[in-house]
Amino acid sequence: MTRILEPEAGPRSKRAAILAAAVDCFGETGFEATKWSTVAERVGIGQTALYHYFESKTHCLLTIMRLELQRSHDRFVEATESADDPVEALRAGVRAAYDVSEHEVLQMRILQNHMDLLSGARKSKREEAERIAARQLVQVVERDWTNLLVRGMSQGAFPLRDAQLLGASVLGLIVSVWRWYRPAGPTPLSEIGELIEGACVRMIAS
Amino acid sequence: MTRILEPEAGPRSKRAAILAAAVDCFGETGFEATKWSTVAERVGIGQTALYHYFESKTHCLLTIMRLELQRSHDRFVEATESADDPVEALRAGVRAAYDVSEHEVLQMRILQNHMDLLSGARKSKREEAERIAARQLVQVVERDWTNLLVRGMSQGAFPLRDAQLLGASVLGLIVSVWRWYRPAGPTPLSEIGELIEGACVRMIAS
DNA sequence: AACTCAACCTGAGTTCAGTTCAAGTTGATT
DNA sequence: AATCAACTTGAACTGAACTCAGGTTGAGTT
Repeated sequence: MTRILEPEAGPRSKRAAILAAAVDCFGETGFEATKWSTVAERVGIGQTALYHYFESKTHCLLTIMRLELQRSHDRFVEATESADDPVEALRAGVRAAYDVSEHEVLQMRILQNHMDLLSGARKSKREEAERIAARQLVQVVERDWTNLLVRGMSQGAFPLRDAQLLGASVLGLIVSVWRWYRPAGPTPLSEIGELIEGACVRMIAS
Repeated sequence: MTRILEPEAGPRSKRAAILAAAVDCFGETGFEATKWSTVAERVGIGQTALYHYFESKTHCLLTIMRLELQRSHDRFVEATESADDPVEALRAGVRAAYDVSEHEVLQMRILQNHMDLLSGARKSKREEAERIAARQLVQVVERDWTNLLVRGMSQGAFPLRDAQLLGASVLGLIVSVWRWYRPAGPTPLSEIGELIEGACVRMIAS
């Protein structure tokens, strides 16, 4: 449960720039399809310089995933802590999930497209550390939703059901959007968010 | 919309065996993590023999995905055509989605974990053909659900909502299970199916 | 039985993205 | 100006996907 502390950025550090460029590349072209060297180019450094900041291409990916999971969790907590009516908390949680920048959309896409990486062990130390941290954050986020449901059920606002299973389902419903949503697409994110919000409320509170 | 015709299997053909072995490997170890040569070993042929049947490792993956999409569609049609009450049709569609063998669970997992492959064009001909076919089948499956909802709405069994968006959401909810479900896990698939079935009905019919 | 042809298979070699290494350069700190 | 950690690099290495040129198998034909 120990939060990985980010390497404190020296003033010359390109770490943040690499992460940003990698999110753009991985999110638009796909992780496998983008060459690691392309990321280097976009940042304006040689390929080998990447290895000063990340042990491997995968290590960078896992870092992006972990950061996005942390962000999702933080946003959820921030959005739901003030509401004490369970239905309002539920609505707030869903709205928070879709209150994101375009860059964050890419991060969610990357996260969802590579969840399977979190199941199998990694060979190198730092990769494995990121994987474990990310896997724990997945559980934290799942618990966020389960707890919300448990509270609502015990208060009588939601009918009693398997909160764990239902929590995983709502979460699955919410994040499934990132597989197909494109900012350039026909449906604005706000509209999607509203439909999903309603769907979640009916699914849980009725 | 032209259904790819499977290469008619000569009596010596190992194509089916390769597909079966690949599903096991890709489903359990993950596509990236399994070596193409391991699949060959498991079938009992040399690595190069694989290229007699598939143009590339990715071509094999795309084929598995297309076959699974076709199967999902067929099962949906078979399960829903007889029911004329919209709610019953909806329930039947969901139940059909979870009425699967362990091997089919792996195929669903592979399909879900590599949906992103269907967005970007492929370099080689046969890969691209499989990709296009798979992408069309995705749309067919989405239309299956949209049509079910449209029928229910026009009959007054479901409240009027954006059927396309809601269809994509139900589908997203249903398939999200394959990301985390493991046959060895604590929850039997039947229980999951029942919970999701109820959730879908509430989401759509109330 | 020998012949044919397509289907099927193989060992040796090529490619290419990811990665390692040994040797730099830079610039803030003392 | 000397130091030292942070940072960068070109050249070489690795390993898994893939290609190639040729070899084997066996059902059907003569």
